[in-house]
Amino acid sequence: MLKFDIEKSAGLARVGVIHTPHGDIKTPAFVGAATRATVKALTMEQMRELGSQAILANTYHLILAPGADLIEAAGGLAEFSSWHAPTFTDSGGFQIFSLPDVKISESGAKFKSHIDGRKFEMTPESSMQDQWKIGADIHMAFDQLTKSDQYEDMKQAMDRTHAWLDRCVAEHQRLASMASTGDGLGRAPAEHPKGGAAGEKSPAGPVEPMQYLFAVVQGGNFLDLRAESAKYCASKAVDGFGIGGVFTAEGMDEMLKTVNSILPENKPRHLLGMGQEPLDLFVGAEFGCDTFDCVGPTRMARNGSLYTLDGRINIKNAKFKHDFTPLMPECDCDCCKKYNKAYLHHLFKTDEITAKILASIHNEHFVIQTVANIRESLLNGTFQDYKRSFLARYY
RNA sequence: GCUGGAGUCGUCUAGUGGCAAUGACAAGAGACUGUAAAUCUCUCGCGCUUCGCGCUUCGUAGGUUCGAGUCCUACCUCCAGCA
Repeated sequence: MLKFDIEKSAGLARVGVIHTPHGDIKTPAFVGAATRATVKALTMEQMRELGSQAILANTYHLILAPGADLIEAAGGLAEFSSWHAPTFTDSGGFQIFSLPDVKISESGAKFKSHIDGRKFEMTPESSMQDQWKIGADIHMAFDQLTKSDQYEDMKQAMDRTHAWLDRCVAEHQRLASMASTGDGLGRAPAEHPKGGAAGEKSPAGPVEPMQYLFAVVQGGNFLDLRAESAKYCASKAVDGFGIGGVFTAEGMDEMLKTVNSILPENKPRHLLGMGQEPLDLFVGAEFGCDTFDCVGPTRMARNGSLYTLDGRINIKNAKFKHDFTPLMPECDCDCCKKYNKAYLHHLFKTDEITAKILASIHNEHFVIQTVANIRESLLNGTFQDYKRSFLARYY
């Protein structure tokens, strides 16, 4: 069982520590989206420097390239990517559901690679197997999403997700027992790195040969479905929960209240894909989510949309051409400490790679630090004040 | 000086009788939430009451034509070849 200690809680919000085989995650925490085993435009070293505790990679992308077998041969995601710290993988459900030619049936999903048209089938079992090969600390159950906002469609996707969850749990347990005897997938005990601070190669040693499974709660914006899904997931032998299918912050607070009041307190909860808007992070943490991941901060960084305490700015705008002040004076990331807006503007206008690198450093630092600040404010009881002042200034 | 070719939005470019006129770049702005995203969208002659209307445009000045960036004449500029 994944160890999760709660240091303090207030209402649904809590401050805790997730103990993974690759180290601890102090929660609430923002997890960097490293879809293809890299956070776009950033090195793992830069991710460490800007305070990232964990990354989340994607099973769909990794089975297309370089392949789960190759990552297994490399010693797992952490070794392969040189991220010697906690890792998550998403199941691939989200990507597959968004492909144009996907056939979903009870058994799984058939789809073609968007890269070369190769045909694939992903099932709950194959997703579990691939995730074990990739070897992240925390795996997501293979779930089905729907873009529809119709109740019946949502219920159907939820029911299928639940049916798949049973198969994910069974396959996960089978793989776990094989791994514990040393003849299965995943890292054998002796080569499984332990603990270790981020940035240093972890000392080898006997550790629990374990990878952990999170169930994914579905149900869209229908509170009764969310409640049903939360109850179903809570009843399963899983180590934590992903909360999926959230596309806007609107109504998220009510949904999270419903879901997180039902989910067991002693297991971590990951809010899948949310965190582009600072509001998401405050609401998520306030209503009981422990970890977040989102592609928004780095994607927007690459497109020139940068966070400041006064809201997002588009650094490509002409008004920054002669602006020699730092992007965000209060920020202590490398981008803000060493460079000014006119320079960033110039790098973007001339399409230099460094533009995307510096912008990604800043945006990723901004969300990671915001969540870290939320953690601090929860610990010292100033969360509501912090939330109020932050949001008033930002929006 | 002669002969041939060329002058179109900031730049390059399409256009050979019905065009405010193609495409690219540049410029201006917007979007982005479990990443097919180093992406995508919009504006880009001027002015309005902007699903439309008016005005002014394709080196300059004339001409032919219902209608000219497109045809004709002259001139200006540039390029190539010949003197």
